[in-house]
Amino acid sequence: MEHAERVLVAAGELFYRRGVRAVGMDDVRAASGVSLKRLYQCFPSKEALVVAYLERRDERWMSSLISSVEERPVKVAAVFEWLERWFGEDDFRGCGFVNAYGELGSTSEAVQEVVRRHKQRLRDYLRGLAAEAGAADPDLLAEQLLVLVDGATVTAMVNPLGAATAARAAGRAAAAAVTAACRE
Amino acid sequence: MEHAERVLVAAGELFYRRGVRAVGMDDVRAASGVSLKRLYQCFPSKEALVVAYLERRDERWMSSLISSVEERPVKVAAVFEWLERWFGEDDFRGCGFVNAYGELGSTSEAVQEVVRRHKQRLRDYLRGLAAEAGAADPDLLAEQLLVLVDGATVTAMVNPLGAATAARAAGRAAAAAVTAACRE
DNA sequence: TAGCCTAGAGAACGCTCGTTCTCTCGGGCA
DNA sequence: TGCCCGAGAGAACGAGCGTTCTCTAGGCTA
Repeated sequence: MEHAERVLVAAGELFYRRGVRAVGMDDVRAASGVSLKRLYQCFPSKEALVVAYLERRDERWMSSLISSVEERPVKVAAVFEWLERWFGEDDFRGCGFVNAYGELGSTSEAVQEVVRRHKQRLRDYLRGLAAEAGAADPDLLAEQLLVLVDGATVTAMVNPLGAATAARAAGRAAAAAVTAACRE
Repeated sequence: MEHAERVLVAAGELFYRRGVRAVGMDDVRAASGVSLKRLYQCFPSKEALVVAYLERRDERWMSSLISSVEERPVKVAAVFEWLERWFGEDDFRGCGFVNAYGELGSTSEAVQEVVRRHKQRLRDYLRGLAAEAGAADPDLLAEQLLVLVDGATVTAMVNPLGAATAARAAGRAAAAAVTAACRE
């Protein structure tokens, strides 16, 4: 495995689990087995590493969602079933992008930008599902689904015991929104 | 004004605007005009100050929401109209609680706890509105409204240009959820 | 075999910041 | 008037951490 890849795997685990600021470059070095010197050759600063981490997470998170949803007949419902499974994972700690935004958004334009891009990609994907479901206004339904996904994730993070409840409530709200969107 | 109150006013502004970690105790001292020694007499640690900030913010935020909603006839809709106005304020920077959770949740139990309490208070209030609206299952509708409020806030934070769109989309999703909840 | 280049380990540096300490000054009381 | 107490200003301290530097060892080439 490439050095950069090893670093990204280790950093992805650490940053998501413990938060970006709580993880030092030396922790990344120890977990990846890549020396500091080489680490800084691959990523010239911690900010660059964080941006790369978020981009990798975007790709993997979206792929997991999409591959899970695309094999189901009722795709909008499948989104929230996937969410519920995600919320139930042991290391679930909320949305890595929202957390990173809260930690670094005030100090790093680059982080802001990559988070925005991720949410836009998710919005675009949901817009496809909305159109497929027959919404009269797919942009509106996509925005509603995005709000429900992000809201359920925040609620699940703050209150892990109610995570499944939040996912199911969001799923039912999504169904109601789809119904309303198709009736227009 | 009491020293503690002066500190809380200054800290509230700074912590919300720039994030908790980006604001040092010396910034709070400078903004409040209260000496460091007295500051530490009022709040024995930065964590204690952060908790007090969040508790004060909870009280004021909920009061603002409630007083605005209670004078309207259709209260659920009023929640999202209030959100849209909030999102449009100059210094809007997302949900102070979610941001604090992202910044400090991994290191401070106390912060986690106060954020959880705030969301529970909001859920309780929304449950009252859900029951009043005639929902067959007010807990479910309350959870859905909570998810919509938090989701719209996150979306508005990440993409300020689309903040009003997010608030209105959430409001329409809420209306659909109310309709569905009353039809059961 | 001798010299050079690279890479890794980890020490070092500089900065930020939470927290505490010290020094000085002013005001109230005997 | 002289003393004591408290309060404020700000220096100081120590820890954490991003980033860079140094030293050493090992392998490759002539």
